[in-house]
Amino acid sequence: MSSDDPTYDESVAQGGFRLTRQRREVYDALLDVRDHPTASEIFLRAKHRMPSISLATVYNSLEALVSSGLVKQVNLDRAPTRYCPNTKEHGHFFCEKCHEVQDIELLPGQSPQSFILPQGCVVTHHEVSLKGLCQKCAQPAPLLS
Amino acid sequence: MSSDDPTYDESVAQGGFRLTRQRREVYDALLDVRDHPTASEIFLRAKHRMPSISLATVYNSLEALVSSGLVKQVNLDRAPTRYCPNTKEHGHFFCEKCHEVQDIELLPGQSPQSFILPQGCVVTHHEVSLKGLCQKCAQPAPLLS
DNA sequence: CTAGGTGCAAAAGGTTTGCGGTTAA
DNA sequence: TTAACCGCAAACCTTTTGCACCTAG
Repeated sequence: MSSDDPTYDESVAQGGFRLTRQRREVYDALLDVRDHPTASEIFLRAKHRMPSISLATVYNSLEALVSSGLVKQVNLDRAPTRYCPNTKEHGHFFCEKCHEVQDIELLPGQSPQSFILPQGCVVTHHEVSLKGLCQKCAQPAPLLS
Repeated sequence: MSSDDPTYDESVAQGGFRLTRQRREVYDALLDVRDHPTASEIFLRAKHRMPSISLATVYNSLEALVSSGLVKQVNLDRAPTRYCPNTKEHGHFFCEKCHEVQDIELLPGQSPQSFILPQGCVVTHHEVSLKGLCQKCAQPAPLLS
């Protein structure tokens, strides 16, 4: 996915909050490598380009980005929250061996509702998380022949 | 659901770990009110019947119950982990207003896979969480006529 | 006898907050 | 000018851990 993918249009960032240097660095770190980093990982990457940035500011910036809708939080169990700049509806796959996190896309035209919802309730968000082994980790040992 | 529902058969508890007084109190607290309590809430309920029990023991007991398969952990965002004695495959619905948590059942014969999985990966667990307003909270103000 | 459980207190670890100083609109 | 933001350090809160004692098998 290229960074000019409309899904990731940075101009959205103008809507509602100040796009400061710190927030840009945090967002750039997130767009740079799409590996669902944690706040600490983002902190290290941003610090590389802007040594004065603080961890608290990274948290604050992430919160601003999340509430502006540019970034989504991804939680699995009690592990540190990870962040994702893919704002399209999607799920996540967690590899239990290498701990890689991948986005998984919805089948076209489908909504992930195979559940019986109690009458009258209103759904505003849903999250689907799968755990297992990713392609690499599920593969048998490489053939040496 | 009655407590003699086979899904909740306590005899399963015999398999693999000691069913001590503390673990029984923790499990009973969980079966008693099916409201997905947190560890602290379970601690308070268990303490009521067994004042000497400690929070650390509640955590230890929950861990034992989880790894024996009798109890499942339920996480949403960074909120404290909640615990659920429903061992059937199901999802969770979180009310954003009253914070009630409800189990949601799968539609019969369906699996919750409307996602495109990367080739070759193996799925061992999946979790579906919905957020929104429950029946009560979604209802308009009560009619007074 | 001894492996596993318990309770206590302290530590860990991610995240949030308070506050004085700074900056962008 | 001033509301919003930054960086720092301390606080918070859930969860885990170390350890001495206890107990079931």
